[in-house]
Amino acid sequence: MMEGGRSVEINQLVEERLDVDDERLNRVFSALADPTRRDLVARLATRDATVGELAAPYDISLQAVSKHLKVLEDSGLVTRSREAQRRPVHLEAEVFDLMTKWIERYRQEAEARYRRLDALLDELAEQEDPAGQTTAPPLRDEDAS
Amino acid sequence: MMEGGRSVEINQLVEERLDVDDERLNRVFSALADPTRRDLVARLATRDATVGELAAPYDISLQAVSKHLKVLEDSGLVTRSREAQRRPVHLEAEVFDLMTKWIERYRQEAEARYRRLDALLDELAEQEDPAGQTTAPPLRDEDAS
DNA sequence: ATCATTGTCAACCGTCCGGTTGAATATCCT
DNA sequence: AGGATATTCAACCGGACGGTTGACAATGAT
Repeated sequence: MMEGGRSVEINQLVEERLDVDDERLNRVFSALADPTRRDLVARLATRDATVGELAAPYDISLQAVSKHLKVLEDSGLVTRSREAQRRPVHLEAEVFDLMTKWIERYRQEAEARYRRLDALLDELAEQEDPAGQTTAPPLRDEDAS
Repeated sequence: MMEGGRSVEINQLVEERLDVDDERLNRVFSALADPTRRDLVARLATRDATVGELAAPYDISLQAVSKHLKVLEDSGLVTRSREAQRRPVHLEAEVFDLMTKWIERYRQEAEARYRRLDALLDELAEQEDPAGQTTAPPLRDEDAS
């Protein structure tokens, strides 16, 4: 099917793009897996801040916070400008979309499945138990919850 | 302010609840930080499956997949029933909500901030530069972007 | 009873991760 | 030039993580 060479190229491109997204998802999810980094993001949502300001509330070293910010930056959740010696940190809201899209996709698939299952069960109940009597159900052992 | 003892209790309860959510977020985010586990979730979105079925496509050991499923189970993303020797795995879509709620909260805060900034810039541009001439802006050094 | 099937448990290994401390860099101030 | 401020770089440490292999447990089939 199709002319070969071209479709291979396309497949490579598609795979590459998926890998890129995969890598970004790896980084974003694992960036937010740390409570300190989630707190940094939360605080950056209301205003930009310098490393020193961000580090103040925590009782870990400033260097540790700097590392956390590096992780957030590599994940794309945050960017840094330059202002004298300071390097103000800025939250990039767009990256959230990558995650929410991934999450929503599979959540919706799963929910659609549950709705189908519910519909099926309703249908069975109606056609085999229309009055509500307790007849032996036509289920094998393995189907019990 | 307030009667003391009671508010301390309440604060403890609130803190505890936040800690619990925090712990769950840690687990859910780090569960999804691994590409194999994300793939497992993706496949479970369409149908339940056994460990063996789930492990087949990957070239890692069955035990490794079993471990991955344990992580997903501990995060609450997945539950397991029992069916003879098999232990079918089932995706629990509700847990996604915890993540999406967290994400959406800060994304929206950040976006609201950008909108306010845009509005402010528009306002400044209008009142100080109505015809388009380039006057010196009333900004101190630190306010430069 | 025995055997096959399905999955988990346990111990081990190399790598990554979050933290530390100490030195280096960059910029401002005087 | 010299010092103060803000941040990063580099080396190190202990613990968690993803993977392996080998033994064990539970259930179904003969």
